[in-house]
Amino acid sequence: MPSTPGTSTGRRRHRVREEALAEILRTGRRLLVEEGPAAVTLRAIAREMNMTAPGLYRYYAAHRDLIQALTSSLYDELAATLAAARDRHPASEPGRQLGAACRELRRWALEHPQEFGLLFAKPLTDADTAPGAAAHDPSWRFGGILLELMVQLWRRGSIQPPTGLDPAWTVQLEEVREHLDGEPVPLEVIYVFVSCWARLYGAVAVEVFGHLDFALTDPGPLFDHTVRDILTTLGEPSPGS
Amino acid sequence: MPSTPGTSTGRRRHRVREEALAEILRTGRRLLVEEGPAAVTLRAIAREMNMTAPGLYRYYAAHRDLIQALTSSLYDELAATLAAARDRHPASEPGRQLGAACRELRRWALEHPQEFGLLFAKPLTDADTAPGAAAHDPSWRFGGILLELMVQLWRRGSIQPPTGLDPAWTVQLEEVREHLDGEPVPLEVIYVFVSCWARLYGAVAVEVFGHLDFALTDPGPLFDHTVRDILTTLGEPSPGS
DNA sequence: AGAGATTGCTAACGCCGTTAACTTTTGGGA
DNA sequence: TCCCAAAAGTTAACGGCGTTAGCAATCTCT
Repeated sequence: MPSTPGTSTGRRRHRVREEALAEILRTGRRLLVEEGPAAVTLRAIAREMNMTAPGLYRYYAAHRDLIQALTSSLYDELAATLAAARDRHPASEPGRQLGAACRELRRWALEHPQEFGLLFAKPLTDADTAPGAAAHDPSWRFGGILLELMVQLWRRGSIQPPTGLDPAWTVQLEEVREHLDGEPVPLEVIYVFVSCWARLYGAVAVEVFGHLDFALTDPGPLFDHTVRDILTTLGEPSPGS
Repeated sequence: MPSTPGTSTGRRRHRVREEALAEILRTGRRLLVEEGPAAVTLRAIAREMNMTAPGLYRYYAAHRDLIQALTSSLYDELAATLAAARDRHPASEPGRQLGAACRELRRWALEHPQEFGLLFAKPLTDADTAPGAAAHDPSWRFGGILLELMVQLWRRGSIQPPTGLDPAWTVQLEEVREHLDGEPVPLEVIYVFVSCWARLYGAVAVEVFGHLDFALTDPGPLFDHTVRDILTTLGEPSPGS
C-alpha cells in the first residue's frame, strides 16, 4: 500500500507520480495523433519517455487500462471544450448555447480525428458500458453537457413531445431521468433528447469517419443544416449563431 | 506468371486456388465474429486452416491486403442483402424499396456488429479513399444501391430541392452525378441524397456502436421514425412497410 | 541510520507480421 | 512416359508487441 499522502514530502511524491501519469497520457496521445491508434503501444510510450516498457506497469496494470485512462482524459477535454463553447453565450439563451456546443463538437472532432475515433468508434469494446451505465462513466461527463442544455431548452421552450411512446422504453428512460437534477423531465421529452443526440452523433461521425468523402469536400453547410433541424425539433424558433 | 487459365487442368487449379482464398476469408471472418478484430491474425488464420503463417503469403501479399479483401467481400454481402430486401417490393414502389433497404441495413448491422465495425468505423484508414473515389471502390457497390433507389424516387417523386446551394459543392456533386446512369440528376437533389445518407448512416452507427445504450434498450422505433423522416424528405408521402 | 515502500531495470515467454531459403507436390509438354 | 518448372507449403529467423518474474536503486519516514 502507498503511504498516505499528507506530509509535505508525501505530497511531493504524489505530485511527481501524477506528473508521470500525465506524461504517459501525453506521450500516448502524441503517438495516437502522429502515427495512429496502432502506435499507442507500451514499448513505444516507454521509448519516448526514455524508459522501459515494464516500468510503465508501475502506473497502469495493463495496456488496456492505459488506453482507458487516455480515453477518459479525452472525454474530459471534450467536455471542457463543449462547456467553454456553451459559456460563450448567455445562459438566458440555451438555444444558442446548444448550437454552439454542437458546432464545437464537430470542430473538435475534425481537429482531432484520431481522438474522436478512439472515443466514438468502438463497436463492442467490452461489456463495460452496461445499459444502465453509471453517472461515473467517462462519456457521461461529455454527454451530460448536451443533455443538460436540452433540459434547459425544454424548461423554457416549446418542445412538442411525440405521442404513442413505446412502453418498453419507459424503464430505461426513467433511469436517464434520475441522472438529471431539478424538476422531473417528461419521458417523452427525454425521448426527443435521445433522438437529437443520435442525429448529432451521426452528423459528426459520418463526416469524421470519411463516409461523405465520396461526395463532399466541405460538409460544413450540411452540418449547419442538421444543427438547425435539431434546434427546431427542440423548440428553438430561429437558429443561433 | 501463372499459366493462362483455359485448359481443363488450368481451370481446375484456378478453382482450387479460389477455394483457398475463400476459406481464408471465411476463417478470418469467423475469428472476427468470435474473438474481435484483433484476433484476425495471419498466424491464427493459418492455425485454423492447419497451415503455417508464411503459407498465406501465397495468397495475400500482406496482412493488410487480407483485411482489405475481407472488407471488400463484406461490402459485397451487404450490397447483396440490401438488393434482396429491395427486390422484395415491386420496382413500381421505390419508396417501399428504399424503406426496406434502410431497415435491412440496420438489421444486418445489428446482426453482424463486428463486420459493421470493420466496414464503417475507420477513422483515417489510409488515403486510399480519395475524395473522388473511383466507382470501383468496394463501398460503392453498397452505397450505389441506396443512391440508385433515391434516384428512382426522385424520378417519380416530389423532392423539393433546397435553395442556395453552396457553390463550393458543385464540383464534388458533379463527380457523384457522373457515376449515375440515365438522365442527369439535379445537383440540388444529389445534395438531398447525401444528406439522407448521412442521416441513415448516423442512425445505424449510433446504435451499433453503443452510443444509445445509456438510454435505450430497443432503439428500433427510433430508427423507424428516422426512416420515415428520410422517406418524407425524399418526397414519399406515407411510410412503406 | 535503517526499514520499507517506490521506481526502475534486465531477462524471458509467447504472440504477432514478415522474409529467406528449403522441400514437396503437381501439371503439362517433349 | 519422363522431366521440369511453377505452385504451394514448410522451417528458421528477425524485430516488435504485451506481460511476468526477479533484482537493484532510490526515496521516505521513523
